[in-house]
Amino acid sequence: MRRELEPWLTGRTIVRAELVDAAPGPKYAGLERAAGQVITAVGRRGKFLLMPLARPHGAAQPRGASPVAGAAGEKETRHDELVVHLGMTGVISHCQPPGHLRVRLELDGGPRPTLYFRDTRRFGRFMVVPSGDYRLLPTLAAMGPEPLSPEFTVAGLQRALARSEAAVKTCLLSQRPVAGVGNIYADEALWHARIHPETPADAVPGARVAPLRDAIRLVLEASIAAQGTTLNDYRTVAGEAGEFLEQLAVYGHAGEPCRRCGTEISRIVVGARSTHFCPRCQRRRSRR
DNA sequence: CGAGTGCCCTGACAGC
DNA sequence: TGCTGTCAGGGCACTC
Repeated sequence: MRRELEPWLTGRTIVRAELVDAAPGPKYAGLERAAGQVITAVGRRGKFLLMPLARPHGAAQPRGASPVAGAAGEKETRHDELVVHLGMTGVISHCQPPGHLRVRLELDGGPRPTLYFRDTRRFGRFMVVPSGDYRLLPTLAAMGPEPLSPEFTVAGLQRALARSEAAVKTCLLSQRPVAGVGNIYADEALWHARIHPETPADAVPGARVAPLRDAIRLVLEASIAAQGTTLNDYRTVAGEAGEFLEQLAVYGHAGEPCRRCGTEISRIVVGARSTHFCPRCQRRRSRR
């Protein structure tokens, strides 16, 4: 999604930012500050889209956004950042959705002049915060390394797992060991790495950490290549369904044979999330 | 502080 | 037909 948004939004000025069919609140904090600002880049951390904003040169600063003193005592402009999380059902598009529209951004002249944020179940966020100030977003503030970056190391993953007594799957979903792993991809990665999802994180054998790191990368890379996983709602910016569903080995396949060993895939609940695994390939382990 | 639970919200679907 | 109940899961507030 970031890759689709980048060429569309980079350099565009937000002329108007409107909340539609949604009450102002923490999920839309600071949205009123977006108008008049330029989107200078489209970045991402885990599942959060991060778009740095800037006031056009020479533009008047609105009240409450005056320059603040920097660390060196010099005057320094405090930039804002647009933070978007799709939650479960969030969709960004350039065509008006049939319903559940929450945010409309009008952009300056050019193709595709309107960005629509649709979010049926209202779990998504669309907010403007001072750049890097993630006090309203504790998960983002404590986010682990990007899974496809060199910073995602076996040693680092091992340290993060060793700090938690929770189930390894719950630990992965916290976003602290690594960014961007959601419920579907946690199940898939643990199946590839042959780790039972309820294994206490600090009891994952050292020899299985490298396979887990590699499996997380494999699953996320493959899903990105397939434009994501569409169960019901997810759509790319162009409105296409993601194709990774077809490649899922365990998620949504309870009762079907494991494609590695033929054993029936189990479905259990871990940390209030539906969890799918092969009881033969992924043996339960306890803390030693 | 960390682990565990429940909440938010709506649509799809099963069961009666 | 229409009602009720359950499930789905992002993050986060709350309790212990």
